[in-house]
Amino acid sequence: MAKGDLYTTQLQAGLGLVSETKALLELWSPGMSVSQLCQVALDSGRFPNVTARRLRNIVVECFAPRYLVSNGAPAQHLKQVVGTVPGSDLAQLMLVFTSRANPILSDFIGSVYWQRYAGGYTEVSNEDARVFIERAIDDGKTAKRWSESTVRRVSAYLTGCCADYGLLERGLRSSRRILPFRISYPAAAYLAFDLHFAGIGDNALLTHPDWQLFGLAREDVLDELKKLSLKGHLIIQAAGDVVRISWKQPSMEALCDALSQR
DNA sequence: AGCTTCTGCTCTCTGACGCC
DNA sequence: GGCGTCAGAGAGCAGAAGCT
Repeated sequence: MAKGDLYTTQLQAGLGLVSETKALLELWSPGMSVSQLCQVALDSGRFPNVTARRLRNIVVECFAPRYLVSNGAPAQHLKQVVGTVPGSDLAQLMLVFTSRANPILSDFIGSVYWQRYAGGYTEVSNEDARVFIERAIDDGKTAKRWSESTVRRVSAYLTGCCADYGLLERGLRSSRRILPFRISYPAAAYLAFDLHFAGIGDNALLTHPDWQLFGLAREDVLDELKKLSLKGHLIIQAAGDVVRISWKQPSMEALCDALSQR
């Protein structure tokens, strides 16, 4: 297994951090390094309730791995829409990037959350998460076996993170109610074009793992793409198993521009 | 019942550790 | 010796239990 696919405990440095991420997006500008962002954030006075050490922790361990990868492309795109796209839609985009940075989260959502959802359960518990982690450790998905306390804590972080992004009910709970969760128009558009510009072919795109975050199988993705075609972002031709798409936005920047127009 | 104390849980923060 | 990862300490919170 590639090293990058290993599960880490990085979520412990911060869960959804939705409001903090919004603030950092506003402070960040393209080309800014991680340490520069730390300094700017500290000087901004917008984080009065955290220590400098903690703030650096948030920036280095959470914000950077999620949004400053690929030369800061995620941050740049989110910054473009942060003022106009509603908060819950923005959270879905944050979920995408947080999951990419933390494979343990995407696997958990794909294999536990949506299974429970499909099975008609109403709650996901920390115990469910713990079982998932124990199995992952047995399967060698961590660099080494985690201590019992780490397993317990990361279990809670997984469900807590889901709560921050609107998949589960918020609040202090060892078992959280499943909330209705549907991919939003901006998130669907973003993900489709993001995968396209990453070089994924039209047919492979329909079954890309990223869609599993939203519980979407191939046919569901096709439906979402059809909705996007109604908005004029693309033209889709589906004949049997073969799909061909004409992408109408020339770049992610153009798409984000369109998304922020509304 | 209403109030207080206790208990357990979550999450933040920071020091330690090991690797390069 | 700098960096990334891990885990323990402790604050904060909410619900349970106990008391009057």
